[in-house]
Amino acid sequence: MSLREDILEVSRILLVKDGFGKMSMRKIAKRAGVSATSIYLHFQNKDELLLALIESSIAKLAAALKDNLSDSDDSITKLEKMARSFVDFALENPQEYEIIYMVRPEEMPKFPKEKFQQIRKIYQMLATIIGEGKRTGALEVDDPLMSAYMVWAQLHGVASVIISKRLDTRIPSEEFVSQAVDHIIQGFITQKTPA
Amino acid sequence: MSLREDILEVSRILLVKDGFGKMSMRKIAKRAGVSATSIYLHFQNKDELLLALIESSIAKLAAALKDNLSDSDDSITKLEKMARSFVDFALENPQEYEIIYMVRPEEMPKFPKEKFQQIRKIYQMLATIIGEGKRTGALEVDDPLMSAYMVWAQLHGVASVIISKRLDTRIPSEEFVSQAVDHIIQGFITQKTPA
Amino acid sequence: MSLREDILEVSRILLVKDGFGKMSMRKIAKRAGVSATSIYLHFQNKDELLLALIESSIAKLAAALKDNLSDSDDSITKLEKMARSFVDFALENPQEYEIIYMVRPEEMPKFPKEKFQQIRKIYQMLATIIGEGKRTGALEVDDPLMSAYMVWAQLHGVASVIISKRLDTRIPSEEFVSQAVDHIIQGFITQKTPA
Amino acid sequence: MSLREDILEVSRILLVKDGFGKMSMRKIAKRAGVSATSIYLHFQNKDELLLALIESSIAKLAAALKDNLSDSDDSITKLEKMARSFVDFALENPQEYEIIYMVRPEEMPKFPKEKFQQIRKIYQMLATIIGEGKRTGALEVDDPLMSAYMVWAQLHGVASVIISKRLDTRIPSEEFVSQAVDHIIQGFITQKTPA
DNA sequence: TATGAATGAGCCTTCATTCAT
DNA sequence: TATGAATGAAGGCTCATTCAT
Repeated sequence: MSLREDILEVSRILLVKDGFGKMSMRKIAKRAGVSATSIYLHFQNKDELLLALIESSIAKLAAALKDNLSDSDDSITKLEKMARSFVDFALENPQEYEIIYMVRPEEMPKFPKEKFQQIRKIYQMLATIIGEGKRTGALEVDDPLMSAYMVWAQLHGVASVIISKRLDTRIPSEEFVSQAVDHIIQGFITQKTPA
Repeated sequence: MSLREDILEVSRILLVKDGFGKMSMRKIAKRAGVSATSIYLHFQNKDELLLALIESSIAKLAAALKDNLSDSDDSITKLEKMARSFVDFALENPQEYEIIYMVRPEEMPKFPKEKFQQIRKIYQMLATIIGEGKRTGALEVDDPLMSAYMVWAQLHGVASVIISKRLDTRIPSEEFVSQAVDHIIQGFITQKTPA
Repeated sequence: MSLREDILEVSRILLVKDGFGKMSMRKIAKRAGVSATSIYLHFQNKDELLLALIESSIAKLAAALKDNLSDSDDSITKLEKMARSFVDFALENPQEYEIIYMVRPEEMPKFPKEKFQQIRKIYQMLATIIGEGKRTGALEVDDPLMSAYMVWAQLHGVASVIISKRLDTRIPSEEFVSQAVDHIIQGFITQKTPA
Repeated sequence: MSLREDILEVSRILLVKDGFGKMSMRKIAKRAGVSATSIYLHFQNKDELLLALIESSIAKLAAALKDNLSDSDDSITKLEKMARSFVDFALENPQEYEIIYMVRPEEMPKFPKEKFQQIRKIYQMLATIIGEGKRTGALEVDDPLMSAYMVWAQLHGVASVIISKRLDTRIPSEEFVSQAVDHIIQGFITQKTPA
């Protein structure tokens, strides 16, 4: 594996462990077993390193979501799969997930907005699926884009609460996730009138 | 207005702006128009200052939630009011909200856990209300505590997304909040079987 | 007891515990249970406080030495008593002793030399006694002043080694002191020619 | 000459001048003509710098003592040489000597005791020589270890008094040292019975 | 591609001291 | 006689970054 990858990997860990402000080039270098100077051969400066980190995390998340989709699925299945994939990704890759959502746009004005907002493509995917469901009548929504954001916001809340260890210890997190995801999706499914 | 309050206010702003690691005593002092030393006349050290910040934010949130409750309300109304109050508080006091929920526990390991988790009382309030609704049959839930956390997690997602400015600019946030809160609560209300 | 005395007492302890450089007015104030400002009502500044400390320690040592002397004693007895008193004082009042000898003249050029060197009177006392012994033939010395300094230097070495805990733990310090003091004094007593 | 050596040299001077507590990294840096940060490239922190200082001083003293010894000398000569070397070292290298003996153990509690007490080997050397003299009958001592410490304590007193400039200005220090060292050693030499 | 040496800026904190009360 | 509030200076130390090699 290239040194560049090593640095990114170590940075990921330290960013999540120490937080944005305290992640230090020196510590990264030490952990990666190289001199601090060497990092600058691969990244212009700390901001660039962070940017690379965020980009790679976003790419990984996008890939995970796409991988679990199958064109043959109907809209509801697609939506369920995507919701589940999203939360699963968050819980299985908490570092990447935090990197994406922990750092807020206005915190780092140096970052090119267009790169940072690449994440929006994900919500578009969601909106597209919901739009499909609306057309076929499977989903009962008004504005697909708004619904997409609603789904995402609620999923994000569920994932965040677990990742940041704010869930009561008496609650089994797996059960919590299952119920919550079901609940979120169900709200958009057309109520079948009982015969 | 006392210097102590001034310092707290400035700190609140800087904590949210710069994050935990980069909020500096010197910057706080400069903004408050006093010497850095003076801060130490009111707070033992940086950690104590932060603790005071968090405690006051939690107290403010708890007060806001309680204020909007009326004993005469039925369970559903109580739940709706509380949900709405929660999101409103977050949007009207984004700094306080961020201090409570966006400063990650790992970033401040020295904090006495019991104080930090005082926030859990809020979820208990929620659980109590939901428990009431379950007893009267108004709400269809299994475990009130888990449901309380589900409600909260989703509300938190909605609030977070707006506060951190991740909502698509094409979506009007008020409408978004209304729909989302309704949607979240509705999921727990007993489905009336059509006659 | 007056506050002035309280402050001096606390200072003595802290001076010896923390060393000259780290003894702080604030710590003194806190330990004495007064505000830091109050110290300045009794002492102009830190240097003055230190000076008072040294003066009182010197006075205490001088008193201890004089107390144990009796005019009726012969020179040798006087010398022995004084030597013994000196070491005993050092071991029983290590704080005062350290205060006197730990702080070297050139370390604190602000101190009025004449006050600081008041301690020299003690060596004069010693020299006088030795001079007496020389006159009566009891002591075999060349220059009483030099001998006085020799006696004192060696006693000081013995005391210092014990106070600074540099004596090997296998050596019982009482026995060590006894033998050393004897040895030092004996060297000045006229050798009796065997008949 | 390496920067490391420069720093050590400057530190030695400042340690002796200002004492442990007031010797500051910044002052050292300024005197050495480098930035304060640079010191940390050569020493982990202030304690490590001090440790290096002490270790080098002890090594220098040990070397000086060994250098002046010759295996062919008899016990008394060895003892005399060693005593003389000890005082000479102290007077010729007052900084190193002070670093070893005037920085009190309590002032630096973090130091690994085993390193700090390496100095004890020196007293062992002394004890070994005295033990030899006891076996051959040249020296009249009871416990060689205790005698070694007595010799050392007294030599230390003599050296200390001169280094800390407490000797009366009327006394020529060379003569003082000569007489004192003679006196100290003589006390241990077997008294020859006059014919 | 890699690094050791170097640095200015900044960090949190403690200090001795002053001033108004 | 006593104090709380305030401060400039200094403390040890870490940081991101540069430069010569």
